[in-house]
Amino acid sequence: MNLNAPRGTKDILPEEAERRRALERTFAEVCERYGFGEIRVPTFEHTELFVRGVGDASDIVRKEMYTFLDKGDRSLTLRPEGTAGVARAYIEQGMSSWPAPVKLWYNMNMFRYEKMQKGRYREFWQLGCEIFGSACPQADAQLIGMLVTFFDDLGLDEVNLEINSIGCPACRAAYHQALRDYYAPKLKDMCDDCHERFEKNPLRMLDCKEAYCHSLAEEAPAQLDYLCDDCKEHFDKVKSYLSMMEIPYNLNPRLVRGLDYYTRTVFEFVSSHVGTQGTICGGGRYDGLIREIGNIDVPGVGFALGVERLLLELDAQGIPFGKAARPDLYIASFPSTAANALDLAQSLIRSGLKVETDVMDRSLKAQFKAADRMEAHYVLVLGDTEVSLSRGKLRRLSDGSEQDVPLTAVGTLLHDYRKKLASAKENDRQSTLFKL
RNA sequence: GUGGAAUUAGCUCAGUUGGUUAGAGUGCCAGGUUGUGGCCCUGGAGGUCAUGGGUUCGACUCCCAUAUUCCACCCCA
Repeated sequence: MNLNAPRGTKDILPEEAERRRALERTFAEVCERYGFGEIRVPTFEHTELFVRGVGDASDIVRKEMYTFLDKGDRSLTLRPEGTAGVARAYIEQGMSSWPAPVKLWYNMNMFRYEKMQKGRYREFWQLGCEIFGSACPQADAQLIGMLVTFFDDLGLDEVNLEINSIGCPACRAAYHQALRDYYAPKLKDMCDDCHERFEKNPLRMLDCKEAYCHSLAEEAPAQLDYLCDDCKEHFDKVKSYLSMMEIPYNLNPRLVRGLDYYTRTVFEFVSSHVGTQGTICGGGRYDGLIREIGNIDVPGVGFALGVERLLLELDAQGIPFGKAARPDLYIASFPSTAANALDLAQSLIRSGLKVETDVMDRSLKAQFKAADRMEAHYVLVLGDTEVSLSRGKLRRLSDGSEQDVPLTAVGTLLHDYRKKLASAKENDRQSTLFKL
């Protein structure tokens, strides 16, 4: 029997799970501050939704979907991204009649059949946001501002924002024509993929990596020169709002998106640490998506963050994040007092403390080692004497100091110690803020 | 999907041109005070050498297939 997890999937063990939870908590909290509500949609949808929504020209739909027939012969697909499902829910649940704009966030796993690489998995998680109902550039800019806040709250640095506008269907048609005019005479020397791109989506020829094709991109007409007046105005406003919020960005005319639904603003946050899969976050506007899958015109803009890539980036930058709390107390006992230890731990834990105790009849020495390893703040040795006197020595592991206390006072004492540590930490935080 | 590299103890890795019983560090467990952690010392557990075939008197070592991972391309988060 093959005991490996399937290619591209992995087990998430307590240490990483802890980090993920902290990350997700921070994200949820930032979303809340910006007025977003959480949405959860099904793990699989009708295949048709992704074909129409993501686009049948995209690589995701053409070769990366986990599609299967269920027992009722329905073609279903594990979601390869979040926006199509959320848009479907928006339509199905009649959110167009909610007060606009509708602002949603999600935390969902995605599935794509891709060849494995660092930061690229077959099951991976995305944190994302969508704003439905606003065609205004403020919405684009606020989403980006929100990401900057999120990265800031994480303590993350050195991720660069790249933006571009890929226009609307009207100006894109003009641009595609300009690209075809430019490439047509040179096409015979270009690679096979580019021949296909020439027909289906000449935009993609711009980031071909073949030496010759790549060299041609330099001189190719730029999308930005072909934006219609409305798109140009929209993009100019996005840029000016970013400047006003003092959010630095690189204008990248080569930036295109792999999903067909994007229009106008597209952006990425890119890391230099994660390797080739350096895009931590990608997003943009998708004014045509809702019309494509529903029958109403609703503009939208959103982004998706790769959780695994974010974790890699946090590691690379050495940012301590989401470590499990240290136990307030370790109760060491002997076989004759194990039940008393269990009972004391039970009531202290119920009072809100984190308390560990031995459940293996181990030697006192081994129990101390365990307490030390898990970095418990205090150890209480509970032997026959302590039980009969209802008093014990509370030993602080950091300096070995001991104090003799009634067992009934231990809870209060530890709660006080906890408060003291918390306020010291808060003072610390305040003083660093003050320095800045 | 194309090309390349790797896989030996829980983890990080040695392992000679194919030759007895496959090693180290670290981690884990125990002992070194019969009621006290960190340092140190001693001992122990833990490996079907990724899996399945093949070559050979003999394979961790050579060959093939499969699985998984990594790198480049591709793609994207």
